[in-house]
Amino acid sequence: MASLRWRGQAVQYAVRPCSLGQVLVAATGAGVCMVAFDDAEASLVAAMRARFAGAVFADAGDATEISRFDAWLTGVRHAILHPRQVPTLPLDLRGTDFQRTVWQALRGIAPGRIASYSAIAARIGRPRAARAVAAACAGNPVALLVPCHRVVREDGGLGGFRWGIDRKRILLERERT
DNA sequence: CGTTAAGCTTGAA
DNA sequence: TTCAAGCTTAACG
Repeated sequence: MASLRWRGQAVQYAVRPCSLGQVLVAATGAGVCMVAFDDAEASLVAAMRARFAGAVFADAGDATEISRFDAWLTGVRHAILHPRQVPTLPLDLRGTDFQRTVWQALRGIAPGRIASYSAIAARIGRPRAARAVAAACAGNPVALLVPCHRVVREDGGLGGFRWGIDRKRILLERERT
């Protein structure tokens, strides 16, 4: 399904070191389609290739001219240190209706604020879908830009974070105040 | 408090 | 289409 969804799509990407390890930013001509963290560049690229199976990849590091992509990359890198000032970049998100609804709802959480999985579930009109909301968060392709790190457990726990719970903790820490 | 079951979506079989 | 599993939670012992 996803393989067909991205087949033939041109995806430009770049991996850069950052305060959270390595960050990968990928985008199509329509907008950013992935922002992920990990310790190793290789695993980030592998994850990208798996998610966008069938796409045609191009390492932005090979580009010679200043592009719109570079601006997006810069915006993301800046947001890592200043998660309260996440830039509004064009996004190219593809997922199920449910996922897109959840991701949209997440973008409604103000910087510095947090919401529980059940609160998001309620907000989208599915009060009992807390766990499904968590699954949608886990499927969020763009860290930061869709602030899934602002979603925590009802009982005060941090919940999980696809790219490492430590990074979630750090991001929330940086947003506080 | 540790367990358990209800609840909803998703990806794989 | 069936099924197990997940960034949950409310209920129970």
